[in-house]
Amino acid sequence: MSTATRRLQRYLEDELVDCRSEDVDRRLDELDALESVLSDEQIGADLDVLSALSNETRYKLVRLLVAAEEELCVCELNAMVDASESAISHALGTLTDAGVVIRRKDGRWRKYRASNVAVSLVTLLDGLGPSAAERPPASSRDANAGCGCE
Amino acid sequence: MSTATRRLQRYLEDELVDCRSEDVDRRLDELDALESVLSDEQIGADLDVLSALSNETRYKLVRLLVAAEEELCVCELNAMVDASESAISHALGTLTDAGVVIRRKDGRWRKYRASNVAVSLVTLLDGLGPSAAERPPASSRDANAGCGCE
DNA sequence: CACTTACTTTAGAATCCATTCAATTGAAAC
DNA sequence: GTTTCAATTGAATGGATTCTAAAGTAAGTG
Repeated sequence: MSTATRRLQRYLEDELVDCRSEDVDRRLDELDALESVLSDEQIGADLDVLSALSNETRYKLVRLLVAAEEELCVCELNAMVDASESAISHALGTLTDAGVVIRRKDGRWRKYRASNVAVSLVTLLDGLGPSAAERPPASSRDANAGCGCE
Repeated sequence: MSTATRRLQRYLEDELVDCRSEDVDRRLDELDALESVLSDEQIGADLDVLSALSNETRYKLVRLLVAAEEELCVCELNAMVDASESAISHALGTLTDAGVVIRRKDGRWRKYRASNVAVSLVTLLDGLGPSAAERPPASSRDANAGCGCE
């Protein structure tokens, strides 16, 4: 048994105030169920998007494309974002791979527009604004809840 | 005049099919207005959140806390995420700094819960699911639009 | 055809970041 | 007080990222 598991066991025995060992087992089952939200596919897909957005150059490009509500060509983006032509091209490539941005060829120009994913995320982040962090705790499972002993 | 600006000038002259030079000027003003969505504050704050989420260990922790809908102690998280105690602690620190997660001391245990920001973002990402990327182009500003010449 | 333009790609240097290991803090039990 | 335990912290290292410079590609022009 690993250190981590032993510690968890002790924690649960303490928190659940040793009513019955079934309570500990039930909680362990709950945690096991929780763990199933970590599907590799979902995590991987989300991380692709989040990683693509978590860079100044790339996030600026995305914000511009979302705000524009239309296609923009690389040269227009270049004029607004302070980075080299090459860096912007790299950034747009990464964003395209992640599905955050959509590329189209138009003669000798390439045009980019924001995907739904980009629009949703930027809109949400704008909406959160400052002071969105706090919220009262869920406070479920106070020690002893639903336990007739003691 | 920079290379980028010259290129943009050429692009606009071409795209707007040289009606009048006012059209080019107007478009340059539009782009200038667009650029204002790049406020350093907003970008910085958003990047803090996005960077905090763009790592497997951290994103897994956040997903667990959001799914749990309650506080979890470090030892519980440790049991579900495959990373060392120290790595998880570092991760939770980063998430706390970014306001994605909220920390509370409780005796010798520390409990963490998801902030609103975390709940919103994870919910959104879940909702996007697969195949949310595409959408028809805005197709505004086709060459020649509203311009009597040609 | 050669030449320019618009953008991309490659290669490599520089920088950043995630983890590990060791030490430490703070709380509780003894 | 000392010991134990949960978790954090700091330094260091190895592996990713991100940028620049230069070469390359594809489209349009003379």
